[in-house]
Amino acid sequence: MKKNLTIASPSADSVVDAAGKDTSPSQTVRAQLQLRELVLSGELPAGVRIAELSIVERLGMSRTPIRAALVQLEQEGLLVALAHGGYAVASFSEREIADAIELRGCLEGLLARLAAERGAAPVVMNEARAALREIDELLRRPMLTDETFPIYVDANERFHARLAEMADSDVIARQLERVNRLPFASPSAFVIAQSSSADSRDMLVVAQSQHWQVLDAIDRRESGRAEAIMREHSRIAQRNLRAAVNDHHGHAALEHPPGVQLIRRR
Amino acid sequence: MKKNLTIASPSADSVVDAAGKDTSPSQTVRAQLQLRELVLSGELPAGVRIAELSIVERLGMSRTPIRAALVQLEQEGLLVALAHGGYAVASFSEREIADAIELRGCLEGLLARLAAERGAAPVVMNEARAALREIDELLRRPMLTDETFPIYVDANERFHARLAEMADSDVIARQLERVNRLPFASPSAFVIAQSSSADSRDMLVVAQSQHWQVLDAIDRRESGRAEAIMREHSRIAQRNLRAAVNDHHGHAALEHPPGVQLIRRR
DNA sequence: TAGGACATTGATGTATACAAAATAAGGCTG
DNA sequence: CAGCCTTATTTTGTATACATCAATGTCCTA
Repeated sequence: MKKNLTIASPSADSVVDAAGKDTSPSQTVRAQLQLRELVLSGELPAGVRIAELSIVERLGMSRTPIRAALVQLEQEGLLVALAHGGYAVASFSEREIADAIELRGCLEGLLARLAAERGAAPVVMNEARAALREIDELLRRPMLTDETFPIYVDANERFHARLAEMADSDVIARQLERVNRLPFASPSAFVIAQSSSADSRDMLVVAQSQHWQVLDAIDRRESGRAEAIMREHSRIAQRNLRAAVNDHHGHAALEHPPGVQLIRRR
Repeated sequence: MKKNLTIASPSADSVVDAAGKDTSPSQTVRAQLQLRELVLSGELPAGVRIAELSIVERLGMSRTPIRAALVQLEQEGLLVALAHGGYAVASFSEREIADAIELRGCLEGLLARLAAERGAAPVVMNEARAALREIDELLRRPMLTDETFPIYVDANERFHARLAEMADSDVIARQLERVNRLPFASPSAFVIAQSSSADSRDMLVVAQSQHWQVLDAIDRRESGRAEAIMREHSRIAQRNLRAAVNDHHGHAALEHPPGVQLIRRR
């Protein structure tokens, strides 16, 4: 019987963190990341049972870490537990996605309000401003290209992450993270879908205005205003959702954001 | 080597559901419930590592279902993952609990608003009204006793559960459930702590008024009002939290709601 | 005596063997 | 020929053995 099966699978999994040292994630973490990728990329069809063994041979590890990953993804809402054991990929109606976005707006609004009431740490505020200045820079050009778009997405996510820090509330920030892990609910989910759209830049300009305004509101301790802005901010995503779904249903071969096939068409 | 260790532990675990048939939950489910109980009852000290083997011998099952339960409770926020593997019982500052309550208010407010905007199913509305009439009945008496209090708690939780159904949004309801699982965040968590207080009945009268008002608002499709009421409603819990913490710090032998020892004293 | 290196112990992470249950298939009977 | 019961196979649930990593304690040396 062969031992030492712990040797890493040939696929390049070793991760190098910011400090440069090689932090090789545990099998469980790898399983979680790769399985999530498998779900979002649509390789696993929604609704049908996921055979553990098929994942085992696909990811090249034992059942134990894979089961752990299944449990976690079920908790995240990406999988649904089946009646007599096992899991299936979840699918979402257009309204469920809209609800998830509304939920994010609600939570970000709460965080913005608390930040305004409690006062945000200057360091975090500056990091947020730095992210916004990057976006300002990008928006100076008449249109965003395939190279500049990833930069926008990155800066946008950094801004939203800092905003979540400002209220200094781990409990709420944690919940927001959960919501953001739902497909389509995260801040820049539908930005991608709209990248090719003609007036996509205008949408980003509006969003960016709200970004600056909410920082201003937090600075001035105008908590009600801060909350209202973030709520309204999420409604841009609502608009993009509708546009993306229509595009998706129309011409099939459009550039998809990860996870479109999880949308349950009526 | 002895096989068939699957035989259930002597502790009475078999559950009979509403239909009357004996649904014996899986080891994993049992592990989750019992471990949660162990955490909330304070048998496991907060902050120190939970040795898996100690749980194994306590619950009389193998490591596998226990590890699954640990993963789930970590996701719930009751446990924290330690740096180099393993878990510890989480502890909460008074502010974290306050944040959790605020979060619940926010989510219940969102659900109430959506219910008002979309219209709630008449059946659910009637069930909610039925729960409120039970509370009305209880409040007719000058004071609540040890027998009537559990009835109040039950009716109160039923009302809140129905309210969560009214918006017909699984995504949001699910998130609210998660929050309610946090210690002290659930609707009737601090009602218990205040049961002996002299003006506890008055507090319940106020809460009950808000209960009826939110149903009225949903009925009239006044979504903004519905949301505002539920937000304010959660602030009764905030008040009770402060009172309970003071009581707890004062005389130690007071009647505790489950999980007081998870409050991190400064 | 103090500090460091090594060894030992005990923990978790991982793999796999085993058992039970559910599903699918096949045969039998009405 | 259809429906049901029985059987076989596949799949998940559970237990346990093994490996690896961290922490602690001891011994040796400067």
